[in-house]
Amino acid sequence: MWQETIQFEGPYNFDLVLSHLQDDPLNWVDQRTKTLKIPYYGDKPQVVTVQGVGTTDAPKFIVTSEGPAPKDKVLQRVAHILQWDVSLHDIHEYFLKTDLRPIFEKHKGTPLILDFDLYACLVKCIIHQQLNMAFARKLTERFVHTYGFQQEGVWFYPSPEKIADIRIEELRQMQFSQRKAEYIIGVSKLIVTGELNLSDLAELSDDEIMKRMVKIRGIGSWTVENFLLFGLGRPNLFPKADIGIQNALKKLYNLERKPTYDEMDEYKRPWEPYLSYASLYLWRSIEATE
DNA sequence: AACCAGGGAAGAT
DNA sequence: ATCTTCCATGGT
Repeated sequence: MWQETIQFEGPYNFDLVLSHLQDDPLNWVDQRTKTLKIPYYGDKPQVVTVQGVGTTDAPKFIVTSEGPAPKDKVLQRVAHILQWDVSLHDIHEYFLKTDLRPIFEKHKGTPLILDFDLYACLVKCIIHQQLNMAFARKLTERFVHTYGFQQEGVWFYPSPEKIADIRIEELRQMQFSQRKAEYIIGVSKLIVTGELNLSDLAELSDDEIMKRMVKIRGIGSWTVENFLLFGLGRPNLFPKADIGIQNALKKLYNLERKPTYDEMDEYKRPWEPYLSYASLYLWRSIEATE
């Protein structure tokens, strides 16, 4: 068992992080003690506990874990997942000079939170394709509860090996569509055979990853963009095809209809090279918590 | 009942 | 290359 204290420059609103993570029942969150338990997908699964003991302006965390994974490796991974390795201060200052100023002021200190695992991220993205959030979460929960496992009360997604072996009908019984069941099992099989290696892909550029992944059945540009954003934490993604982004822009600019791709290209230009954070805050701007 | 939802594949242009 | 059409499945 080891412990480490982490401190860095704010703003970083951990309460907002916890409250948002709480929306997904698969996450282990205790808002009262400001504690989050993160599944760490090493050679052996291991749980990492993160407790917030600071404030938004002076964020401070105690990280503890027990297991075979090297402490510095775990800390680096957790820091990346929770975006402790990004300066929200700089990003916030930047967006105060843009059209997104009101949204950034309202959600000040909101970091991007990455998915805890690349395969989990990809599966989740496929499940979420074209479904409303409520139902997509329900499907994801069924999937993880059925095929994943729990450790110290924390849910882990199953391995691709496990999913490569299940039958389409099993997923159909859980109300997955035929196509979606095929996609998820198919992608898992590609990973098992080594034709798709997510951690190797992580070494490549956004464009190169896009080029390779869209060739896979069930993975379109939206899914790759979300994988780059929430899986790899790449900084400059703007999923134009995303209905949430479109609705957020419609609301922000008081449009009668959803914006066209050309209009979206125009809007996003001043937000480079921080498009991922622009996307994140646009999504937040249309969430129910008003 | 009709339209929507944090799309994708396959076919048509 | 880019634009339709159809596909699925529950929510509102």
